[in-house]
Amino acid sequence: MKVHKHTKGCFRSHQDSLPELTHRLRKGGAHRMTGPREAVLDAMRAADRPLAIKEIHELLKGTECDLATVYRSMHLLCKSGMVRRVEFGKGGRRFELIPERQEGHHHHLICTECEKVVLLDDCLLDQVAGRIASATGFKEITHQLEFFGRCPACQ
Amino acid sequence: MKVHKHTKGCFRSHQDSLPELTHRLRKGGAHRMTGPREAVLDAMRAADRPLAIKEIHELLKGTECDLATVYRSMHLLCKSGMVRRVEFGKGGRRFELIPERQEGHHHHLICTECEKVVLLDDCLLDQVAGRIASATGFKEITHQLEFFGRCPACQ
DNA sequence: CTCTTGCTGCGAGACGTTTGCATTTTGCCC
DNA sequence: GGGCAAAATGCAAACGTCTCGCAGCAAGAG
Repeated sequence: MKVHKHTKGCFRSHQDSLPELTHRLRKGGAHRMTGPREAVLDAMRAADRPLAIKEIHELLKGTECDLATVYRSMHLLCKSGMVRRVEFGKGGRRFELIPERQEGHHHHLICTECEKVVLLDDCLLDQVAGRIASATGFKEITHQLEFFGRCPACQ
Repeated sequence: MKVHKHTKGCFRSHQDSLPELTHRLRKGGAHRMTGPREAVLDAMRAADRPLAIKEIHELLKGTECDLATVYRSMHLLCKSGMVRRVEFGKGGRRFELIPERQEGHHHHLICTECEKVVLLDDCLLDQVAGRIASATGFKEITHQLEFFGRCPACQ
């Protein structure tokens, strides 16, 4: 079982530049790179874990970006495939940036006390999904998986 | 990959009787079996899939059970280990009855169009959880996993 | 049957999220 | 560089979901 010990380095590694991000955004339709959207993307790039909408809004307090705009930006970024929505149980919905040309995805292990997040390496379930597809006739199978537990510091 | 083709039969198989359920409820503390709680349990026993709070409340329209009471009942039943909360993505939170002396748990495959639910057989991830525990030092590891896709009828 | 304790209904209200609308901004074309 | 149409923003109002306080009611122990 391989896990990432240095969470920060891992999340910060996808340093897509602003022009790159703008390009990705435009690909999806007539969308513009605006001040608020850039600020939202910056916040996510700087973060070392998936962020909640409220957290992003607070990080943007300096720029006075409206909460509704953060919601609208996240919807757009999700639809454009630049951001992934993660269900964090008690911690609610979080969002994380998807690096350009990332293949596969990972899951998280979340402390039920302090919400510390540990990244788990690439998903082990894609083959399972294939088998489910042939057994049930379902298509386009995706999944949502997170682990929860008590981290060493909280035990 | 083994799946349950006949969802109804599967969910209905845990016909714990009312006295049994009452006993399970009492075990957890000074809790009483009341009309509304019985109605909630009946609704879940009759259902062929996990239900949302709102659905349960609507099923109970005849008995005029208050929405707040449904919420309170579900909290209690979860805390007593009689009910499991399942995150259904877009479909929100759902709840399903846990049969007496059930070992292990299962996951669901949910159609993203019509919300049809297929039960998947017992969880394959418990060993994975053990490996995560020793790799990270986390304890009491649980997980939340659901699959989504397009069912044959919706393709 | 009575009494205690827990439960319910009701209303208020706390969050999280979405929407309509008037105004501002962006990116494009000239 | 300036002007234009389309898109994005801020603000406020409205939702949906879920929680809480409180007064009255009911379950179940003695």
